[in-house]
Amino acid sequence: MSTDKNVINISNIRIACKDCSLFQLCLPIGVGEADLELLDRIIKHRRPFRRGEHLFRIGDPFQAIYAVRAGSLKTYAMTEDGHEQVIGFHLPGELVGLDAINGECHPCAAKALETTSVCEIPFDRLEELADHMPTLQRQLLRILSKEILQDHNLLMLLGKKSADERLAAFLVSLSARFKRRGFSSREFYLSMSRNDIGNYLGLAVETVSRLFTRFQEEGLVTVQRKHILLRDIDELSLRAGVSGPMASSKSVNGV
Amino acid sequence: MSTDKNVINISNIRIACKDCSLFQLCLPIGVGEADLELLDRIIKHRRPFRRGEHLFRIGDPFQAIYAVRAGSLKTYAMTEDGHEQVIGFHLPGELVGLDAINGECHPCAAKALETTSVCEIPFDRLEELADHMPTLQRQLLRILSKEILQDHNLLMLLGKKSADERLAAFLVSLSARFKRRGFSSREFYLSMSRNDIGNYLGLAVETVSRLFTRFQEEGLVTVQRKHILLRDIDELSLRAGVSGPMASSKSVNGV
DNA sequence: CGAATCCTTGAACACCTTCAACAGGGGTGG
DNA sequence: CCACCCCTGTTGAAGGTGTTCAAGGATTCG
Repeated sequence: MSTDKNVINISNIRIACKDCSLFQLCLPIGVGEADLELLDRIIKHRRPFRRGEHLFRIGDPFQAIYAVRAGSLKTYAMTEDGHEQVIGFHLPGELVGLDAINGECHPCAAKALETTSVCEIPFDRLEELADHMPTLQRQLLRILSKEILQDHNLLMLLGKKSADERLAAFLVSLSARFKRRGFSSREFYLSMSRNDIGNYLGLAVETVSRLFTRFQEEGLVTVQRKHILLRDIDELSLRAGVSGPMASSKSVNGV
Repeated sequence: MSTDKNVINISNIRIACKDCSLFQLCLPIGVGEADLELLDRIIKHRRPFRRGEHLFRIGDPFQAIYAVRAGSLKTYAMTEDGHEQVIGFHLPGELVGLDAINGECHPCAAKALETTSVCEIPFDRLEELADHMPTLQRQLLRILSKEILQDHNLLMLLGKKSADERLAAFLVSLSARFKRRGFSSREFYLSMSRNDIGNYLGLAVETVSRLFTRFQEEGLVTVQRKHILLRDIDELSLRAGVSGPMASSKSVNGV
């Protein structure tokens, strides 16, 4: 009932990068079709991962980065005492594995949250390609830089914001990302568990649950298990930013 | 008493990268001297920044990345409500401004914590250079990747750790970084204020202060204002990792 | 020396966590 | 198809950790 190769072969259908609806999200190098052609040639399409399967685990040798094509996944690291720390959630068009470029092994694991298909981009091939393609080179740097920027935003979230603000920011962020991908920004499914959300936001599961309930009571959202409807995105955005007792004067060293 | 050009010109002395004690820390491209020579040619040495001066501010146009040569600085962003969020502290041999590569402007500011001299590396020149130097290209990617990795570690710290663990981790991290640079790993000066530390670690100033006191009472450190002596690095490392009530079972979804 | 800033210490409070119990799916096997 | 179980998610009450508010000391610099 679950032999690997036979069940779903649809995924092996070759989809060229230039035909991919996400091509401007993952590695939008110069508009040149020739470049895309070359890039396309090194990309491997693998069968979809089922919920719970790993793309790679912590310590796996680093060989490729991955672009999510459909579905979603989470990346997580381990604390010294063996507990998970969710680093991020990845939607279609986003790259995974960038934190491994520096080393030999993956410092974090990537696990499918639902049935998920990805493009595998062997990194040595990508580097070779980039050697002769300055635009790709520069694009890569920009992508990594963007990742750093996103991490900094998350740092601000974890460092300063209250529980409400964190969940609001999380929902607003997801909303914006879905929108960019052509999905609804008001209505979507959370593929991750409450546990994962809490872990990611630095909150207890119970807190997340209570917040969802409260947000619903306040008319901000409608939650039905994993189904989310944002009823007041503006108010959510507001909450994600200001308010709360944490918004005090810290390190205001002035000009 | 503070005209710019006249007071300290020592800093304008040309120090070639190959003679710099930090060259293996900041951009250690292939061992080739020729490469270093080329790199060296595009680097600008500017007069040292005094405590409180900015290398760049939020929103400044992005033109260069910087390598700290001596001294130290902090980078910080602004939350929506106008408060500072310290992103990181930067010691000699570390690069600053990498999160701006993706955009036109600096998303965070960099401010000297003490008298600090840096190498300014114009980014367009660096990219041009990299176009014809694959090793430099790859090195850049690795450096950015490493930055991402460090941010992920910080995320784990802010997401999961108690106040004790945070401060312990902070001290141990500083210790290791000083060691790499040839300074003492047991004894050093904190160039940043308690305020900055608290801000960085997501704690109130008062908490940081209390923790320093407690660590001292427990014989882990000796603190005298900004002067730090680590008396028991092993125990500190231990605290940085495990212990505390936060070390509970979260998101243990198993294999 | 005085002002300003940074650091420290104390006490009360608030937020979130922890512990505990229960409800609601979703799957399996009878 | 229903019963059962397991897991995820929810809700309640108590407790703790860190914050906030407040005041006093230390240090720096004009």
